[in-house]
Amino acid sequence: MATIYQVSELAGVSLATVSRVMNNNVRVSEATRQKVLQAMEQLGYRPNSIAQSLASSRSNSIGILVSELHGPFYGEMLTGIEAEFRAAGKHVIIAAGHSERATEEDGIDFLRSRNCDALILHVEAVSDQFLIDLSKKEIPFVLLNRQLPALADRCISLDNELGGYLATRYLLEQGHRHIAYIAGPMWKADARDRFHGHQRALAEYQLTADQGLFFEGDFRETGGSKGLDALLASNRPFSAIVCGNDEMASGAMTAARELGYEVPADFSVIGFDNVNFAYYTYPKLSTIDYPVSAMGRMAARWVLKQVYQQNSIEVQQIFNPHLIPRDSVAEPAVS
Amino acid sequence: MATIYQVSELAGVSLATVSRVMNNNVRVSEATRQKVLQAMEQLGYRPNSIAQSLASSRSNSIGILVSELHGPFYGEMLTGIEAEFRAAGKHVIIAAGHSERATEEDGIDFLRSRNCDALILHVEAVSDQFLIDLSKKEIPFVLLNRQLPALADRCISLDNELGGYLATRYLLEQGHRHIAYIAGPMWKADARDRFHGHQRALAEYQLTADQGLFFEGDFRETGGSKGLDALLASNRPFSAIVCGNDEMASGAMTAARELGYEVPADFSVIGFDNVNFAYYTYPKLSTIDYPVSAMGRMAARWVLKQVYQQNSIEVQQIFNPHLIPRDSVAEPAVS
DNA sequence: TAGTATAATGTAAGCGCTTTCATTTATAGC
DNA sequence: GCTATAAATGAAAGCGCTTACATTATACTA
Repeated sequence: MATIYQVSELAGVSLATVSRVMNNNVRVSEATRQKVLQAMEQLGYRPNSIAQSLASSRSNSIGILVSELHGPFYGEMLTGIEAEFRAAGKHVIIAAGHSERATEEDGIDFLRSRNCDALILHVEAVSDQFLIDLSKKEIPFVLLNRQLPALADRCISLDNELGGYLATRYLLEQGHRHIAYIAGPMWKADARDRFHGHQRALAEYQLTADQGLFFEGDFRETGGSKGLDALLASNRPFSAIVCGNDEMASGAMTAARELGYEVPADFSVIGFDNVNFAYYTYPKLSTIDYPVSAMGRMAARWVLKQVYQQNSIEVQQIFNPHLIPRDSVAEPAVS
Repeated sequence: MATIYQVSELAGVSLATVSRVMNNNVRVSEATRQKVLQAMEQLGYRPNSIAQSLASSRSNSIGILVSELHGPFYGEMLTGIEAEFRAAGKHVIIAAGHSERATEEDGIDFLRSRNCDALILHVEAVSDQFLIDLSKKEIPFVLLNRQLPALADRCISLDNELGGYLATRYLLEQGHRHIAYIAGPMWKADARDRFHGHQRALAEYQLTADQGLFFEGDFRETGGSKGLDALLASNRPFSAIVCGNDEMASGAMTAARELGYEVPADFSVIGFDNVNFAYYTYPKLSTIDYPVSAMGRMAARWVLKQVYQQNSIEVQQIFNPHLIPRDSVAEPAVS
């Protein structure tokens, strides 16, 4: 592999000059620039990014910590992030946190030790205090899907409360009055916020959430099926179920079908996230869209702006969910 | 940030000794090791991985190029890869190739410029010759899901032909004799291999593929729905459809339902890949399992073995698919 | 006890760049 | 044609580590 030194020799200039044409901001006369470029070409020279990083103390790499690498949600997120950085010539180092405190802290540590210029964090289990402490260290980071007042300027998140509100209001508008709720793990802020939105919508109709029609699931398919069982076992009437996410909605629908119920004829179901498979379920799942890819992109742009000084970039921090009506919600049967 | 120099000073030893305790293979007396460890602790020292890389010409990073970062398939793959490397203290740099030649070549270039120690490539559009040329360069790489005789020792792939065979044999065993086929893009080797397996199974029953019941799709949902339309338009009777992958199978099933057909009552459908959403379709999709996560892991282990000399690791290069019977295949209606 | 093998540690030369500062060369003003 | 100023280039000191080689301390042998 050719080094900068060989290029400089061949071009008959100094190392510094070669370096300058590489980082083409400094002024070099057009003639020498051409000489150097040609020498590079001739040698098939590729700069050694490690050496560049060491000398410039810029690694041009950004650490991404997400809960999982698979699953419909994170894939979209990563796609958005990668596309944005790739275009900017930065690269992305990825680690998984698996929604566990230790693993998440470990992942952050791992990424830090990799000399990332910045971090994009989608963490769920780590404490607020940990993040506040981290913010005092030298490494910049942005938080995805987490609202933290003390770090408001580095949060990019969805208005989950609004999403929860929209889902339930839609059901109410369709005429539903007995609405069950299968929540995500209530220790997660997004699960709580969605539920609060639900309550607000109910309140507008002078209703309150029925404790007997509430089930705390796990954001996974089994949570949905267990939730449905619990709801049915409660013996309280309901004509619709709001689910904390699409996975649980799918689980609930599958369980319902296996028990002989028809969605939406017997009861409506609405999900949250609009992950790709929501379209493949039967019936197609009505849900709340979570613009996760756009949010990933935005996190990347935050980094570009704050860390790499690309000041012209505009950053949007709060995103709004919106309703995607499909086939799993209908008006309640007149009973 | 503390440097190795400060550690050495505090511990009262030389740089070399500190470096030795970090790479704890060389012999250092237990006493000094403790002194150094303590100094590190006290200073909160973290080695600068960039400097380590430059000095050792090992970046401890592995470049991964996949077609997409989202989608059920790649997510699983990445999960397997990341888990394996993370445990080994290596990190993963990810890029997307989008199944286009230029983007794939570009991605490889990008990863190479990042000084990866090795590459894991899931490329579809790049030519065999390109890969053969690449293999002559200094950077080691392993190919996922691609069979290339000239580079056989660096291919980790699924026996797609066998998968295609299993799918069709299953249908035949159920009694189907008029079997349609919705293929992936036939320029892709896996799509072709699966179809060849299909033909082999048919041959065992003294049948041949009916050209009128063949449709070349795009491995995406729309390919499946278009395929179904085309099959129906051909006016040839069929009682089952083999689909090149699950996405197309889902598309075909959705289209069928919208046209008033029932799966599997009117005809059976079988997919390929066993992606996560195959479980969420209605009816649940019978399919061929593609152990993609395990294969991702194996690619990582190949690298660990070949590049990082972890010789005790065993590597399996060919994986076998197997049948996952669910609800979308039944015996043909007696007509 | 000297002599030798071996273990422990130190010295210093890089790895391939960036960047500050000094120097040389070109441009302009009079 | 000479000086003042700006533009282009070069010299060299790191960036924070690893590692070959040299040196010193320790253990063992006869």
